[in-house]
Amino acid sequence: MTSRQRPPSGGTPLSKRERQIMDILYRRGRATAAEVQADLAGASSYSTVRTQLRVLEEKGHATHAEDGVRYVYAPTVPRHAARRTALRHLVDTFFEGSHASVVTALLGADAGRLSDEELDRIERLVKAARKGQP
Amino acid sequence: MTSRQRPPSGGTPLSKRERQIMDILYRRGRATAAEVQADLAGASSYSTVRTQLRVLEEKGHATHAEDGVRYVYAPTVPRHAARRTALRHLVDTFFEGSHASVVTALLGADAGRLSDEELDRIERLVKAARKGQP
DNA sequence: CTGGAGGTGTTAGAAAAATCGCAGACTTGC
DNA sequence: GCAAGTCTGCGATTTTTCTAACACCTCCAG
Repeated sequence: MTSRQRPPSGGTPLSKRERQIMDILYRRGRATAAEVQADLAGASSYSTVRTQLRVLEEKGHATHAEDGVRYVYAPTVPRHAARRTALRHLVDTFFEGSHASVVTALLGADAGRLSDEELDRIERLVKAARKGQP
Repeated sequence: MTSRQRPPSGGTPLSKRERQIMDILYRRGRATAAEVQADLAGASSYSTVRTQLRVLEEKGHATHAEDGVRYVYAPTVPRHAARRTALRHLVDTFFEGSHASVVTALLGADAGRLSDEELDRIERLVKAARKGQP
């Protein structure tokens, strides 16, 4: 029985490198040690990266699947869940809990990046939200 | 001359406790050691918290102003700047760079928290964005 | 003036994190 | 079958972070 495997719910703060690596895993969905190393900013040795991936797995933040010879790592907490947590944290920390402020920042910052299609989608969502809460 | 004062631009990852404390500073705007200690989850001694604030200042992440006898700490990077960086990071890591996806998540998650007023504001922003980029 | 309450600076040891090297196993091409 | 290349496992070392005790300063009440 692997009692080491503890779901990292809330109370397990990651160290800085660990967080960097988890971010990479979330960005890519899944990655090999070599890919993680490539993406990692402050270059570390391959050995180091592998060790840290192993530690992350031990702590329950990541899992590996064997793809032929090599290990492919992926986050244990699914993206949509992690994303929700991260978003909530950001909103609370920097936007005083106001969702609208975040939207403002997103639209204001570089509106150029939003396509008409995306704007349509947002508009539809706003209307839906309004109906849901008259 | 305090050459220790280095602006924490990009290349200075914070340790987990440091990040927790910075989050508190951003959430409150500014705070005394006692306030930080109060907000800190894993209770540490007052002494410890003070030391860490001093370290954060040494690293250039925070500054203190003297309010009478005591020190009041605040982040050096202004909130609006830090917020922008954090937001961009979140968007890139969890939302594949799509601003619209974030808005979707925000509106979808709990639309109930958005007042009509806020929805109006968002709608106006959408329209503005559309005009800016025909 | 004197004592206490509440702040800060400094320093040193414990604990955790990060880094890397080396050995062994397993494919792949010749 | 053999050599080269690649990958994992594990241990040891160095660096950073965390923690808290102790000394000193300043203000205010009595």
